[in-house]
Amino acid sequence: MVEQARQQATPTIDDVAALAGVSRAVASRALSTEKRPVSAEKRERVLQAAAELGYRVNLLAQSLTTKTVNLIAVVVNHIHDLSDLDLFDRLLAETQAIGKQVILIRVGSVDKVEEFLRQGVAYHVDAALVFSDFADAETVRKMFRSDLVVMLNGRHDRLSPTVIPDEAMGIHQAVADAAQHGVKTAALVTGRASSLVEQARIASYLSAFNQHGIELVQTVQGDYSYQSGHAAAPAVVGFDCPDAVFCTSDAMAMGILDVCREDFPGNRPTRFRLYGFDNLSLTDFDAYPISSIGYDKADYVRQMVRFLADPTAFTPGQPPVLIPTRFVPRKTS
Amino acid sequence: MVEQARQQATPTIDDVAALAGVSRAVASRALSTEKRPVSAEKRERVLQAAAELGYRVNLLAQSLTTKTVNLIAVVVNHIHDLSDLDLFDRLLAETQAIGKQVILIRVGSVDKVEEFLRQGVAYHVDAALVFSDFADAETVRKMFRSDLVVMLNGRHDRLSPTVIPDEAMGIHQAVADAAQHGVKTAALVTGRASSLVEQARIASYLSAFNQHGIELVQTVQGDYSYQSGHAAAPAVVGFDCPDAVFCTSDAMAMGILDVCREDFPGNRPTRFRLYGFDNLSLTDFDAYPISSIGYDKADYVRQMVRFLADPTAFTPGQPPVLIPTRFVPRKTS
DNA sequence: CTGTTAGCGCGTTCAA
DNA sequence: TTGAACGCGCTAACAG
Repeated sequence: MVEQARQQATPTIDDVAALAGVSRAVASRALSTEKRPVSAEKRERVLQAAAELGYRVNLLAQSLTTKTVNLIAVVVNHIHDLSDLDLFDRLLAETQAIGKQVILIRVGSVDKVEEFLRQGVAYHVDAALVFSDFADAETVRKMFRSDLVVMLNGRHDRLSPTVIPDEAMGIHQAVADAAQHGVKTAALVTGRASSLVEQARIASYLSAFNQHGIELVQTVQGDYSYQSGHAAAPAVVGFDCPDAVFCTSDAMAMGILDVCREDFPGNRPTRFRLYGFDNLSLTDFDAYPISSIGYDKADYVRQMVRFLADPTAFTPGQPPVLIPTRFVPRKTS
Repeated sequence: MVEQARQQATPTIDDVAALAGVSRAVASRALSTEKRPVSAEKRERVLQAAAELGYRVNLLAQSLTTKTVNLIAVVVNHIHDLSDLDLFDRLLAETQAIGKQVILIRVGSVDKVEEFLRQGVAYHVDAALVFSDFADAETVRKMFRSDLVVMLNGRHDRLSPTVIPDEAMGIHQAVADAAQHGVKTAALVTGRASSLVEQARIASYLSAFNQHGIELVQTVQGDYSYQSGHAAAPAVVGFDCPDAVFCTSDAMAMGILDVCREDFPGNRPTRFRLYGFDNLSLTDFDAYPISSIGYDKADYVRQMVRFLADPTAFTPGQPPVLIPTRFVPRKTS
């Protein structure tokens, strides 16, 4: 009766060992993926017993002794930006390819970070990937009890590795393209200025404008969204239309394009040239042939996953890994 | 020295108890969110000690005894469909709101399911939400050692709860709209027919066509993507253009719209009317004002999370929870 | 190569 | 209200 009850519940390694007629340790070794000394005959018996019982190792219990859970925390603000689609699917695939699973943590707001910290609503994961700009490296290390936090939000310190797109490259290429086409004046449509990444992006545009003798005649702040681009359009290209409009996201450029579609007959610019940022796959859609700035997402993901796969790949103080960006001309420029 | 070493490592509840000068049991109770008998004075000391040490409970170790990890597995094929964006962010937020975190598992292919099953690359989670159509209810229950698997792919059985959009409703509304506008002939652009959800969707269209005396003159199979809509367009509206084209995804409708944009001057249909499915937020963009069929995503998510929050909400054999869908007219119809 | 034993960090008896 | 002791499922270390 008691035995029956045990069978009903999820079988443990003890059950397997008992059925195979060996000790628990032998069963453990036989079941291990690594090569451990077990006689071929007993290994066979154990595997047989495990299959019979439908045994599945309890990774949580296992992690208690091995000190590694094969769990990666991915911290994001949210995932409703169009650019997220191109990224997270790859990230998931690559992470799983090295035998780890992803806990996706949505932070949403600064308050949420502090709440998570306070309540300890965070697992002791092996590593964390931080996209959200609401947390700095030290906070995240504390939050997850892990020294391996890859910062993708610009808020890294010398103790944490980071991978960042070298946006200056692509931005300079884009601005050079504009200059080559005779652009003299430009407007800039930005995202939230509180983000370090965004600040650096803006600085790159300013530097490039300066270098090519382009005058920045207007700056409008949006929030990366289509709607904010839509809303900004009248102010940007209304009264005194600049030769070119640069947006720090493709979605904002899409909003502007939709408001000014009559300025792009056959998708060719007349009044002004339009440049986006992100190189969304959406810009391959006929309706939004927006010249953009992009980088190899696969490479980006591969670099950060490399840190997860091999923690020794990072040594404190190491400079950021840079991913080259490039200008991708389409019809709007 | 040994003590120092312990301090350096992540502190355990034993360290807290020692510092507070109480037993581990008392520390455990004082730290518990639930009301447990502890003298006010000792509780204070424990909390103080915990703060001092920066103690954070190890949720994984905790789960070993409590048998609940507050971890939910979300199983998907992949996340690069546009419709995913509208869904997963909500799902994350709602799941976290009930104090649980999400492990996002990307299956990618049928082979992958079997590999996961074989290798046991899955934690003993509290529950699973299955969107991927590569797995059935029993497989998933086995995979996660959990009886609580909410099936969203149509492959549920009487032991697992399910929430499904009542697509027939919206489809009939859309077809009725077409009939009202004098549509006599229609083409249908579908997704992968191997999906149960898709099969039901197609059946609903056929039934609605029949009911309204609309003749189905052509069926083309796509894969839900923009590209497949783009590719299908010539065949669908080329030689013998039907009065209306119904697509089982908005993305495919977008592809067709882009090929046939000259047929929609001012976004108004001339040669044929166009209907999508999903009610993507993208259809609010000016360039893609596609009449669609949608449902309240917030409600959808709320219903499935309800099963997670309260496992007793489901009793075996209970019928699926239905989410009403409705026709959302835009300019293309 | 094998079996015994001692933890991993925690919650929960149960007797005091 | 307290604390000692036990067990959760597993692996590592050790002795055989």
